[in-house]
Amino acid sequence: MRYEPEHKTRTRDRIVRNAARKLRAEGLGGPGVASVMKASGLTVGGFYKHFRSKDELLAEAIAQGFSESSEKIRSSLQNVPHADRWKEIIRWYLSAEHCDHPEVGCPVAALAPEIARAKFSIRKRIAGLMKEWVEFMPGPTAGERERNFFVIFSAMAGAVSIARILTEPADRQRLLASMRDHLLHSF
Amino acid sequence: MRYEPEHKTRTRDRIVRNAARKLRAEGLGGPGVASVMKASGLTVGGFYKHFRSKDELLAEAIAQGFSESSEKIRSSLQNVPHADRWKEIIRWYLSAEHCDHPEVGCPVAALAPEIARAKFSIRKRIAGLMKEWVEFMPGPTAGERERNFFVIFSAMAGAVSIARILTEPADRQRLLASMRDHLLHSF
DNA sequence: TGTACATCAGTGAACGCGCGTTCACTGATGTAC
DNA sequence: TGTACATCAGTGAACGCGCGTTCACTGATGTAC
Repeated sequence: MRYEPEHKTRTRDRIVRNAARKLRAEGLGGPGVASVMKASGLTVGGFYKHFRSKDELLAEAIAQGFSESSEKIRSSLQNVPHADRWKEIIRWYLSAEHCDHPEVGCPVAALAPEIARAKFSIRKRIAGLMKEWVEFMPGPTAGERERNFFVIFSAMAGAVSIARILTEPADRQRLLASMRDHLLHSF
Repeated sequence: MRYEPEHKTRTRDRIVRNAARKLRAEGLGGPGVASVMKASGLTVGGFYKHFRSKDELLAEAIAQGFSESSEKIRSSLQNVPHADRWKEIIRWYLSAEHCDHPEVGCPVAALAPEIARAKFSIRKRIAGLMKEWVEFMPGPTAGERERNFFVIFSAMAGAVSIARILTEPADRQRLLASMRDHLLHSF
C-alpha cells in the first residue's frame, strides 16, 4: 500500500500522543513499545520506522504531554482578563477533574521525580517548557512573577501528586480545597 | 555457620534500609533484587529467606524511608519550642542539603507519583504515615492544623520535586528560597 | 567424650518471562521503458 | 498499454538480555545418644 504524503507524520504523531497518555497513567517505566504501538493500531515491528529508540519516544512523549495540557489551559483562558488568569490556572490545576485524570493532566504532577532522574537533556527541555507559565503569574515585576511561579506551580503540583496518594476521596477533596483557598488568598 | 539469635533480623533490616535508600535514589522500578542484596553484602539467592517477594520488600522499604526521615527531623526538633517546630521542619525540608540528597530524604518528594500508582495497601499505609506530621503544624484547632498540613506538606514536596528537575543550581536555590519565604510568612 | 544427624542463613547456577531491538518479508502503488 | 522493478509503511517471528524466582547445595554449629 502507498500512503498520502502526510500519512507517516500523522502515524508518528498518533504514537507520540498515545505514549504521552500512557506515560502519565503508568509512569516513565510503565508502557512498553508493544503496548504503545497496539494502542495506535499498529504492531511492534513498525516502531523503528518512526523512532531510533524507545528513549527518543519517551523524550518526545513527555514534551507532548506538556503541549497538550498547556493547550488545554490556554483555551480555558480565552475569556479571562489577563490579570485574573493565574486564578483560573489554579482552579483548573487543583480541580477534582485534573486530580482524577493524570493521563491527560500535567506531566509534572504525574512524573516530577521520574523526570528529575531522567537524563540532563530531558530535564533541560522540561525546565524550559515549565517556564512558559511564568508570564501568567501575578506580580508587578518579572522577578516577582518568577518567585510566584515557583511557589504556585510547586504548590499545585505537590498538592495533586499527594492527593493522588490519598485513598479517601474526602481527604483528597479537602487537600485540594485547602491548597486552592491558600493560593487564591496569598497573592 | 550458626548465628546469634538477632542475626537474621539485623540482616533483614540491613536489606530494607539499603532498599529504602536505593528506592529514593532510583525510583520504585529502579533497584533490582540482586543490586540490593549486593549492597547488603549478600548474594541474590538468600533474598527469599527474608522476603516472600520483591513486592514485600518494596512496601517495607517505602515505610522505612518514612521512619528514617521522620527520625531525622524529630531529632533536629529536640530543642525547638513546640510552637516553632513547623518553621524548623520547613527549613529542613526546603534546604539545599535535602534537595541534593534524595536517597536519604523524604520519600514523598522522591516518589509521590509512583506511590500514587502503587497498590491500595501501600497508598493507605503511606497516607497514614504522612498524617503523623499534622500535630507539628501551626493552627489553633485540629481542623486548622490539618488544612495547614495539607498546604505546607504538599507545597514543600512539590518544591523539592521540581527543584530536582531544574538543571541550573541557581534556579534550584531560588525556587527553594521562594517557597521557604512564602511558607514562613503565611501562617 | 565422641559420633551421627538436624538446622538454617547464605551461595550461585538455572529457569522462565517480558521487553527492546532486529530482520526478512509483504503488498500496494509509483516509475521507467 | 504492458511489464519489470523500486519504494516504503507496516508485519510478525526471532534474538539477546535483565530480572524475579527457584533450587540443590554448603558449612558451621547445636542436639541426641
